[in-house]
Amino acid sequence: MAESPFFCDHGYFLGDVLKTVRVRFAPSPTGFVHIGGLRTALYNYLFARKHGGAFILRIEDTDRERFVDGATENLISVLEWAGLIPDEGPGSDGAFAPYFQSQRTGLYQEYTRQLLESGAAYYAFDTPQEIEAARQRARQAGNPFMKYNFTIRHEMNNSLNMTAQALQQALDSGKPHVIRLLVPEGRKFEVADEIRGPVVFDSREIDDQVLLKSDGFPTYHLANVVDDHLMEITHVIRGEEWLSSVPKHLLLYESFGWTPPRMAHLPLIFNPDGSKMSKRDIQSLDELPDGKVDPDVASYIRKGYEKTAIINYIALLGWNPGEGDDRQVFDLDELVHAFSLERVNKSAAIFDLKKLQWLNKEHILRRDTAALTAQLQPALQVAGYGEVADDYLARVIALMKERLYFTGDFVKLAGYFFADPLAFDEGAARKRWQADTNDLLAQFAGAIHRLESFTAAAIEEVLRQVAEANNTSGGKLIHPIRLAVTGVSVGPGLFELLELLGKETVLRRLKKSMEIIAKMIA
RNA sequence: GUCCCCAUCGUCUAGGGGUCAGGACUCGGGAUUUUCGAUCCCGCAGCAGGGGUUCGAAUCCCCUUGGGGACACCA
Repeated sequence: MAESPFFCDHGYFLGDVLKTVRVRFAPSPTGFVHIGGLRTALYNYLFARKHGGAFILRIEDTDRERFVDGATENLISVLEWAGLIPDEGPGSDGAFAPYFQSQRTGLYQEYTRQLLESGAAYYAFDTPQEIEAARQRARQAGNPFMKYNFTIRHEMNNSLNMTAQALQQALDSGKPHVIRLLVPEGRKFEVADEIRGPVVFDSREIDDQVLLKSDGFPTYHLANVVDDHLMEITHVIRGEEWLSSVPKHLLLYESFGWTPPRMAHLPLIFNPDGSKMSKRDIQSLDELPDGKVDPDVASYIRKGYEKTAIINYIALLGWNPGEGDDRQVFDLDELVHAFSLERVNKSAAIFDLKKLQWLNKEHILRRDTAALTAQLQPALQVAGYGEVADDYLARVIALMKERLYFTGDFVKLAGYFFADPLAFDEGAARKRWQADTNDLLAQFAGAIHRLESFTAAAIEEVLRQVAEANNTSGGKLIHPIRLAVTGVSVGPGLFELLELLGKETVLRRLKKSMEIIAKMIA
């Protein structure tokens, strides 16, 4: 096993060499960013920041058939939204550019040539039909998963079975072909995974992976190894779905004579029903099947989740600060400080929307009121409440903040701060507005009318006095007043609410409501 | 099927030989005689099973079971 690296503020020591940490997020641009992908990006980012290293975005767009227009732009905008700004990536220049694999094909071909020359790889001319036929034969022989490896490569149409002359001829005639990795029999490959510890693979379990496709583009396996080496990536942090292809990558590093980077394979994130989070689950619009959860980060952005809440939540899905640290709520900076790969869990996690929503609320609570004011001001305009003074809005927000699960709920929940209520909660009206209500409201209105300083404390005092004078409880007044003034039965503390609304508004609304109550009682 | 990974409350997890197995979300209850999806307090609920090792296992080892991943000219 490789010796454990020692980290310092500026990188880490491998042996006695100080290296700058360089990690990459390397998604294929499919047009949407998966929750799991965002977490992978986040862990890479946190690791880079923690160790003073570089966070690199590399676009793995070597599959021309899956090319999606605008996908890269979308990807970058999601990362920016989340605050995970790459230090290098599309648009950067310098020694490591370009960051689109589709623009690096020459490189892969050049390195493939090296493998060909050393005998680590070979040409294969099998047509898809021929491979399918071989697969059929294997199936009939009772082997449902054929491997193109030592078991059959000598029966196939490849350069291992051709004379030099025949090979040259085939190449000259432009016969379509791929380049395959020659996987030796009976080798063991071991990776010291940062999260899982040592994992050993037998080479007989892997196949002669295609490295270069017939269209001249590389496969993931080749491109990822070449680029990670050329870009001087020190730590490959990616999803567990890649763990089983590690031996192929290890063999490639070995064949090139390169030192492989350290590797960390992250646990997967699942639906509540234990299945893999899939884009297919949401394709039939809106309605999510039971037990499924939306994997598309863009959906959460659209629904108005706080970016810090999402980051916080997915960070906790597979990682925790441990060591008696019970914190649940983190912002990005706090995560950077607390994060370490050693504390990433091995087992898969289930995505729990309820906890995300709770965190969303916690993050709204922690947000700066001025920033929220700026954000919500336009929403009020859209909702038709017109111009609202910033300082008034800020006071409303301060009052409403702690009962907001989504900023998007604000207008719906706080409309009565900006316009007189037009409707009144019927159930609450039946319960709270009774025969003696108007009499109490009238007394209360009269009392606050005379109030010089309309403060919460003064209002409360007045209300208690009225209650006492009528030999009744505060609730007998509080509930009807809240309903009369706001139209609803829930909200912040009544006295603060009334103070903020102002005497004039409160009196106006009370008067109007008393008319309604009179009709209702009659 | 083969290889690989994983396994503590419903969920996220702490704990890595001796703990009343801790916290968070959810849920339930209570308090706040002012509501609430707010706040505070309380509670329900867990070491998958079986073998070892040991004076002693949630903790170490093995097996079983269960879950997951990979097995493409996709990443």
